[in-house]
Amino acid sequence: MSDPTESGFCCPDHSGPQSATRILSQAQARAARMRLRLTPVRLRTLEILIAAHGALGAYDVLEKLAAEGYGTQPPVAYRALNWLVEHGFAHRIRRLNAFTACAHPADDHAAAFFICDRCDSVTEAPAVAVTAALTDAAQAAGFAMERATIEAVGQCRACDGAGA
Amino acid sequence: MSDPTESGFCCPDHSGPQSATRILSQAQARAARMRLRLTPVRLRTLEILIAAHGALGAYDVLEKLAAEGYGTQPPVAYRALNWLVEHGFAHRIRRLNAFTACAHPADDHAAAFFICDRCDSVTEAPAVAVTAALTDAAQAAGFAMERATIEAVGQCRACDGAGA
DNA sequence: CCCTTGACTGTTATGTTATTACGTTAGATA
DNA sequence: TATCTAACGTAATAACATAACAGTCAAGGG
Ligand SMILES: [Zn+2]
Ligand SMILES: [Zn+2]
Ligand SMILES: [Zn+2]
Ligand SMILES: [Zn+2]
Repeated sequence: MSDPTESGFCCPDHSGPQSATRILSQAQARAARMRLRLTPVRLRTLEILIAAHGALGAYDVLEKLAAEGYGTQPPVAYRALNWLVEHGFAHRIRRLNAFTACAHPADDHAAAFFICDRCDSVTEAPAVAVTAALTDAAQAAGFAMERATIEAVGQCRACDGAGA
Repeated sequence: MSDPTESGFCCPDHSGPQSATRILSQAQARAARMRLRLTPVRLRTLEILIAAHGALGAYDVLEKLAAEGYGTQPPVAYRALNWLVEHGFAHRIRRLNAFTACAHPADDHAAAFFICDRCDSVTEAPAVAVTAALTDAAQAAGFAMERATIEAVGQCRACDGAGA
């Protein structure tokens, strides 16, 4: 009932196979445009993240990769995941020690993440205004900000009110 | 040269023994006011965090506690640290897997953290505006936000321009 | 006064997440 | 073809975190 992979309500951007295809093709277009090598392991890792909906731990990804004949050791997963994050195909969710596919790999963007503490769904949202406010705060503190992690915990639309 | 414990420039709020004392007495006042038991291990842990300036990992704290005759095993440090975080005496810095003393334990507050990637200093800043923007974004997404993690990486005032 | 209760501290053992180091492979370059 | 380099693979280990359980002690009711 509160499993986001079944409800389809976890987030508007990851709501079905149609969307998965869209994300993947945006990602491939981005890779081509930027001359980035989306190799088999990297591509497969990205597909796994997209299919997972919520965030996956590195060892979850590794397990799937290993089952498909890729390497069996942690660096295999961490290298692919870190590469995807560095190049804008995925995001790292620090509160969960996990990774999630970027919902909008077409363009560079500042994102915030909403993490449901009931169903563990993770929703990516544009965070232009939040980042602007944070940039102001940084300047006031004399800090040269480069990038930020913005994660919120609470209840997603599906779980709020439903569970209790 | 870029060691924040020596420069005194890492952040305006943690800039010396005077400030350490202020933070500690604010914390003790808070504990008294809220009837919270700031026991010896907890107090000592807080003092260690305050003295450290930047963020400390749980095992760094544990090492110091153990050297002073407290328990030697991870749960000793994690319990004290988690208690301090839960009750507003410290914050967890997820990007660093570390903990830092709250600079303003007198009042409840939304905070953002600026992490210097040169000297590893961590500065706590008020984040009312940032949190407001994030709350707006959450509402737009139909998400019932409870709390947030806001961490930025970049260069602190002391390191920016200095190093390179 | 004695017993129960619950918060706190401690230990052992284990689980989870992440990196270092190094050898091999395969495509690009000259 | 010889060389170079990014990518991939493995083994080993480091770093971070929790589960489960035992002993201590102060507060409160019989
Ligand atoms: Zn994204
Ligand atoms: Zn939910
Ligand atoms: Zn604080
Ligand atoms: Zn610095």
